[in-house]
Amino acid sequence: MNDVIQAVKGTRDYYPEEMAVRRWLYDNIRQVSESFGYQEWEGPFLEKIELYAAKSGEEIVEKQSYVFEDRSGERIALRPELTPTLARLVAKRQPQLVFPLRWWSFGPFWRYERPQKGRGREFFQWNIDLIGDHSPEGDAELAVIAATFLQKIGFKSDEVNILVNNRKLMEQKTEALGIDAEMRPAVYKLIDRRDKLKTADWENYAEEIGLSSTQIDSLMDILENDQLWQESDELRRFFKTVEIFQIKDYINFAPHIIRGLDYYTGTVFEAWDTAGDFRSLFGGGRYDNLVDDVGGKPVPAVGFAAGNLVITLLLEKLGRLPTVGNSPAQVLVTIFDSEHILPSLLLADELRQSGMKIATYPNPVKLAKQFKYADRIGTPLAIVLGPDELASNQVTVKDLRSGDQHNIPRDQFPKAILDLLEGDSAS
RNA sequence: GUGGAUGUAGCUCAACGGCAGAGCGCCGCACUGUGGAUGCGGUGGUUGAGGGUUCGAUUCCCUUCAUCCACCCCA
Repeated sequence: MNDVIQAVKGTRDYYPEEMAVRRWLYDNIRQVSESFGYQEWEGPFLEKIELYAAKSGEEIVEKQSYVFEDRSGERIALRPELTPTLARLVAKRQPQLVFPLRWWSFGPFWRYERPQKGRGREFFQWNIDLIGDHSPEGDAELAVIAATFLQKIGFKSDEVNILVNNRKLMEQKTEALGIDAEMRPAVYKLIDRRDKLKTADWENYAEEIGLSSTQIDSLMDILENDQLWQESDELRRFFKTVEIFQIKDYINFAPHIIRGLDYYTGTVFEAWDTAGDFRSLFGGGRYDNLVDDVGGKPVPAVGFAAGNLVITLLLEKLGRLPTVGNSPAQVLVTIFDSEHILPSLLLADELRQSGMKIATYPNPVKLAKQFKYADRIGTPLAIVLGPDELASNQVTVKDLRSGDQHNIPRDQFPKAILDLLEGDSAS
């Protein structure tokens, strides 16, 4: 075991069981996205470093991206996020695209960080964006999509929560406290930590930033006011819209949600597990300067990104991982002995013509071993085609779940087999 | 980048500084044309790696690597 070469730090191996879960997530993502009229797209995994340098902060690009020089000396990054790529694609064909665009994507991303719970260096992310619309109803659409997805994969509204706020509202409120624009990033960071720090620590932090004690008190009041959204025209329209949807319980106002980085311009939201065991399941919001930095005309947009790792961890903790114990095959055709290999392979191929998933045992070992293999991989049926069967033009079919065994004449194929399989799945 | 915890069989874990073990798994047999149950037998290891202390190290010390957790950061 020592000489097995180790996987790259922070990567995850998807053995068939894990791959089945990822695939299941992808299927749900696709269904939800498409049900709202969104189209799948994909960009390259490699981008020029400038694409990120234009928008993202320097530290992010320098310290948390995989960057390398290609053979021509060009500096290339493994994409750490999708939004700059989205901006690039939109800018490139801006005049001919039909807005609003509804686009979604699911693919791999890389960030050079220290791995820990729910965070790796390679992960998969669902990105979904509504581009070219600036309405609060558009914001609501994205939150509703997110909630629909959470419900679809089995989370209840008391287990996960989409917390919503609005940056313009917070800008107003902090301005009214006499906090000027250049202090705002630090204050937003402070707001973001309201429920991550103990009150005393939070107050100390606030003082360090340079807030007066009256400012701190007022800010704390603001962050405890769950009716604050009433003061925002955008949020009133947002919640009025959300209200009509059946998943409305998943979506709530939360004044401390502000999001890490600067490019959000309006509504922002994050999804959390209510027990607080994990980091956020996803985050997003409105960013009305998309395309700006890559050389196009500004386009309003709203979207979010959801990683696969935290969602999978939470599903696991709640015991909701899908039961994807399906066998790779529905039938194992055994091979009686070295004289009877070809008839078995021929039978298997016949059965495949009717759409069944058929595996054959690769070589004529003892039947007991082949049956054990069938059992281990979970095929419902095993077929034996030996000298007796060939002589009587029959096939022996064993149902591995009931243990029943049938002799089926060849002319009843493949219907008899299909009937057996359907009978099983119905019961 | 900072701090903490943990590395023993394929997996989950034991072993006051004194012969490295158990359960599960795997293989075989009972059952040479039939899996799952049962019984019996067997396979299993450079104790992450390197060094030190000691008569003797899985155990104590140092270094290193890996994993996990927290901080930082979260596009």
